[in-house]
Amino acid sequence: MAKKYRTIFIGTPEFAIPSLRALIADSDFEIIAAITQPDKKAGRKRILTPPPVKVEAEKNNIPVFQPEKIFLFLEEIKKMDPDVIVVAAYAQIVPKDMLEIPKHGCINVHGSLLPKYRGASCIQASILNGDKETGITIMKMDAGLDTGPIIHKESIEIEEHDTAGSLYGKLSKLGGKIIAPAIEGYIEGGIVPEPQDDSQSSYAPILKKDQGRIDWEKDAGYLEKFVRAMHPWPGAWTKTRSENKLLKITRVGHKILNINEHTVGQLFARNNGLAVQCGKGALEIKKMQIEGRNEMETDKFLIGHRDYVGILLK
RNA sequence: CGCGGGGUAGAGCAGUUGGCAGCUCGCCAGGCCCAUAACCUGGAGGCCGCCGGUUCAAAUCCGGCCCCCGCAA
Repeated sequence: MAKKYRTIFIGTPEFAIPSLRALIADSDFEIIAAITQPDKKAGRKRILTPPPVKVEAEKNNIPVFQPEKIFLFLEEIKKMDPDVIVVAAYAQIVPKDMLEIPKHGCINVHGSLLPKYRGASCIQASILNGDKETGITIMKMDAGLDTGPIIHKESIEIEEHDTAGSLYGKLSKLGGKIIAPAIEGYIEGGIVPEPQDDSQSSYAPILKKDQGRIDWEKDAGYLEKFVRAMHPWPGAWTKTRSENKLLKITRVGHKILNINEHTVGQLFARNNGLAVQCGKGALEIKKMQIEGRNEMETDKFLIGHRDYVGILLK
């Protein structure tokens, strides 16, 4: 019972793990190598940390390669003679020349319903835009960025309390569920990848730290989505005007308060906790984290920080 | 050796010229009130992160260690 497909898995973070596991568990796939980003210094002690895909691959005795630049690694890939390459959240641009190497091409697991939200921040974008659903797209890669023809799509509901973090988990699991059947359906089941409708496409560029900063002039409805979209990274953050302390807003009430009597960016007491005035409407803050402290619920926070009522954020 | 904040009652925080360990919330008991999450009275609850040092005396000063967090990546 020989495995059918010599497969190279390319990916880096936690998101890719369910897909990797699914392929390892599927007897049709022989994972001949895992390619991932080099170890990076991470955490407070700046400890060299291997990416999750490396850890998982080594656990399964799969050879791991961590080229600094994958476009300088194509010869080695060619020598491995893969039948198919699966890419999931690799965090490097895959060069066009690589697409031709495997017999059955390169297959990508993407965290949105393409052609919507091509790009790295697809999950955040779906929340920020207030979508009711999102999903996973399995596609055949082509030269563009997330522009390849679609093999299979599966959607899930975005719930009102979903954050980028919670969706990330759900979508990564969903990817693991559908990746193997999708590839098999493509290679031997006669699925013909369907070109994307470029007129419906949108682009969700990679987020930078600064983009988590809250603009209190925006209306409360937008900021409610913003907080969920930025959680847990880069986090929706702001600063106190007086002490210039970093304040992360980690959870806000889903209901928009029809209150406009305070200065924009001002904290005020509400239901034993705190709320903040936005450009239009106000938001109840459920949880937040001040620099140097643990995240806490605002009613608890207030017990030791009465003086925060009325202060301004910027 | 990357930079910085922090660990004190169940929770959130004050408290360093060393001198009886405090506040707010919660909890328990009682009271007030038509009633209450409001108000009043009383009460329980602490090895002040751990180890050692200095001192008549350490939450506080000195040395070492553990843990949490922000920046940075």
